Amino acid sequence: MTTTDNKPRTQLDRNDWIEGAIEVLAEQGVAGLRVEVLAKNFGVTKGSFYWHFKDRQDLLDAVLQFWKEGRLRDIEKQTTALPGKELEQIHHVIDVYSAVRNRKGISIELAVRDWARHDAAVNAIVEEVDTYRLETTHALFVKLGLSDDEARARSILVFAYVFGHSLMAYDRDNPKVPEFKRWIAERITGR
Amino acid sequence: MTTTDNKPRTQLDRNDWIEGAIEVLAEQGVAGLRVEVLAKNFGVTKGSFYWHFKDRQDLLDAVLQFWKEGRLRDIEKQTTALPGKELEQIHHVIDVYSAVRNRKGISIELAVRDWARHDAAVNAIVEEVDTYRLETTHALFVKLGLSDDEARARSILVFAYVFGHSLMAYDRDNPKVPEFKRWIAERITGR
DNA sequence: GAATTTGCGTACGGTACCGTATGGTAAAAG
DNA sequence: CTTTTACCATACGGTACCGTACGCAAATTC
Repeated sequence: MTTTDNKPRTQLDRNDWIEGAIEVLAEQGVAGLRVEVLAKNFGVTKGSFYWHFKDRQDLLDAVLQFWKEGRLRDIEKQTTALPGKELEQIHHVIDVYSAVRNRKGISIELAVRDWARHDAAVNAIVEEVDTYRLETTHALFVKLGLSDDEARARSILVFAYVFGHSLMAYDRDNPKVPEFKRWIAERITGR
Repeated sequence: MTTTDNKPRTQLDRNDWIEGAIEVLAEQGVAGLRVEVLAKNFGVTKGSFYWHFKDRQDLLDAVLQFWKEGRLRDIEKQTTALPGKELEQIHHVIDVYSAVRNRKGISIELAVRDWARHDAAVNAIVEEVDTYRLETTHALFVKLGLSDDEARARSILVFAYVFGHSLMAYDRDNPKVPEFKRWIAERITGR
């Protein structure tokens, strides 16, 4: 629901706006991030918005920053493996990113990436995040005994696959899909 | 350049508009497909546009149809292998979709997919195209002697990888990237 | 409890669009 | 040569935004 939330009518701060913006970002992409629309979602006018933000770009910057920091924290969490559990951890990463749950997370990921295609500054941030993703996953593969190059190639494959998978439109309700996903994950991580 | 093309001043027909629209689609996504902007690109006014199209949606439908038919033709071309050359053909497919040339084709692909995320009708078309892609690639893998299930899983991996790869932001100028790509292609197609 | 400060509403001007109505012009048909 | 018809320009009303100016009330400070 993007309708007016009738919360206890508290004051809004910068963070509330950012989080509200991320909701819209997930559902509609950057193009849907309109000042007056967001205000309506909160049940206020844009007078409020321009108190907390200089202009629309100020919000976009904040959203991007918020996204980046959240991602970096999350990546660290998802890729920190107990010694000896590196393989399981990689499978966990693949699973999280291609899961049907976590629809919202995937939506945000795709929305930001599309945003990045039309904005160099956004692209730079995405590049930072992707680089970090590749590095941490690379480290896991290395701990599993793979060469530096092979670990690097596999890391690229991991994320290209998971992002690409959420981009494809095919029959996801096919009962064999989970089996295919398991096969693919094995193919990516196995010897 | 999206500036005014000073062509010999011929008349425009529906197809010209569609092709012009696809140019803009590649560069800016659906959001950039504005009637008055397209008209300016052609050096005419929207009076011309509304002669050839009922409204903006009419153009969008036409663009989508055009894209779909072009894709179906192209997929057939790219996946029709000479007997015994199936493996090479699959490598060719992977290569084409993840190539640095063909930037425009990839841009269109991503733009349409983002469009599909916000429009069910578009998503249905993309699903048709993707299904066809999966089927033809599946057939190639089967001819190589793989089981039905494995051929299906690998086909999904092929396209998830290529689309995902063009979605990632990492150092593409790294001299080892071609080597990584070759490794990955081998991993996807190899035994 | 008067004076600020904080947070938001209201009202406005400006831009970038969409779609329509209507008129003009050059090419094709008669 | 006249008359369509195809194609485009002009002009307009309407919508959805952005950003600013200013007013006003509640909360905070003095």
